[in-house]
Amino acid sequence: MQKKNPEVNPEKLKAIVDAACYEFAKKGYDLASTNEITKAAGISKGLLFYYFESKQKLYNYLISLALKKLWDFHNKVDKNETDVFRYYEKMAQLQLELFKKSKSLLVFMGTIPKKEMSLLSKPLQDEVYKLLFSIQTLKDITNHPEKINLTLFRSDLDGFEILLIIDYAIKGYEAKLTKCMHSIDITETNFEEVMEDFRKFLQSLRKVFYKKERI
Amino acid sequence: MQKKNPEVNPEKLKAIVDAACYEFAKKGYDLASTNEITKAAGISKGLLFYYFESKQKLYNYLISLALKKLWDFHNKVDKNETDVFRYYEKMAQLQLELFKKSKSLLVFMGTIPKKEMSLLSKPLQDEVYKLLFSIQTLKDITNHPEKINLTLFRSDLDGFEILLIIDYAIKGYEAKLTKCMHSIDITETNFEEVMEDFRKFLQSLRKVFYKKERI
DNA sequence: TTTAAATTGACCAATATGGTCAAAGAGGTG
DNA sequence: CACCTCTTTGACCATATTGGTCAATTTAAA
Repeated sequence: MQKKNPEVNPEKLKAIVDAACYEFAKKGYDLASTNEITKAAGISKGLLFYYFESKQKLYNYLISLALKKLWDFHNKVDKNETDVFRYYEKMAQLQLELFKKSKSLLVFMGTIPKKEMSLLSKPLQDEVYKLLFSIQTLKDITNHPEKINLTLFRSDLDGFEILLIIDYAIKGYEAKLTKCMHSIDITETNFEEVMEDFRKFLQSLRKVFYKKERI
Repeated sequence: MQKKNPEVNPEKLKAIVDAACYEFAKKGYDLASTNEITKAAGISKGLLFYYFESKQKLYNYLISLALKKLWDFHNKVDKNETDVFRYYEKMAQLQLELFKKSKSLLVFMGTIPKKEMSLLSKPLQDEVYKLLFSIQTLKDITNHPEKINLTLFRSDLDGFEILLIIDYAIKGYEAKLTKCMHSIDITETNFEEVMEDFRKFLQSLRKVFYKKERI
């Protein structure tokens, strides 16, 4: 008599979100096909439009979900860490967790700034810009070198110069890793492996750039 | 009475090639629209199919063009340079020249390995794989460290470890640059600027990693 | 003017689009 | 069982786009 099922089936919703993220990321808003989304999600056409009344509403929903995840990430970053390498290690840990929990949304979000910005309402556009800029700033320590303890570096080298090199090196490492993670499927088990490898890389950087006695 | 024009108008051909490269790169083979290509190239639908009898033939033509450019690039690389930084500098010079001359083809080629491989004939697939692998190997000195003179590095550090860091750093620099070059339009004038910036970066790496007396 | 090649765009059948809706399914209550 | 409400389906719609064709026009040298 009264409604007993909770409006939406969370598993089907998840399936739709995942499928939609990949479809939008792959083809952009206009070319993304709701038929393909329903097929990939394993649900019927009708259900998609029962959950989301239009393609645009679905898109907006994905945006709001992604923004939430990214703000969470943003707020978890430890802004007081002064050791470059520990800063990057914590950052990597957060990013991996985010990737593990919300891979599809990350993939989706990665495509927003390039195109499709015009589909969003002006205030939403502003929020996206603000958030992405804010995260990018956090990820790039060369934007706030004063927060980093440069006295730990070998005294025969220029601290800021080293900071730049470290930042580029880590970006390069990240780029390689990202490429790898998109091709190979990441299982639960090899997440810790990835972190361990990264820690080794950081250790190697430490050995090269920190004062000898710090090792 | 007899044919006087050389079959195809080279400017229109160029326009088609450029437009097709971007369209295929953006949407992949299936979703790429010949209508969009002709519109972007500023020619009529009929002409496209007068030059290339089908979408597939056009695609194959782009592949063969791209392969040619990349083999040229591959063959120009100086495989005997033993100074890491000079190696990377020469490499960057070649890449910039290639980018300047064949930007659209590069963008197109960058999308091939991810998808669409199945559209190519088996031997063509093999060639693409071989070429891309070969170029990737050339671009990554950590694959052939024996070609590099490690004695130039500071003697208190492990040569191969430094090589890895340098390679990552340069990849990071490249990633940033690539992102920048896709958003901003590159004019003839700022090409030399880009090279000059990169040289400064290499100089900074030299200062950090080479023996003091080498500066 | 003639002639042959280059170029156009209206046109085609076929397919795919976002979205609808009547009907079937599911599962709790009496 | 019947009854009810909510969830789910997929055939169906008008519309737009697809790759490709071709008769007609433009171009320009002979």
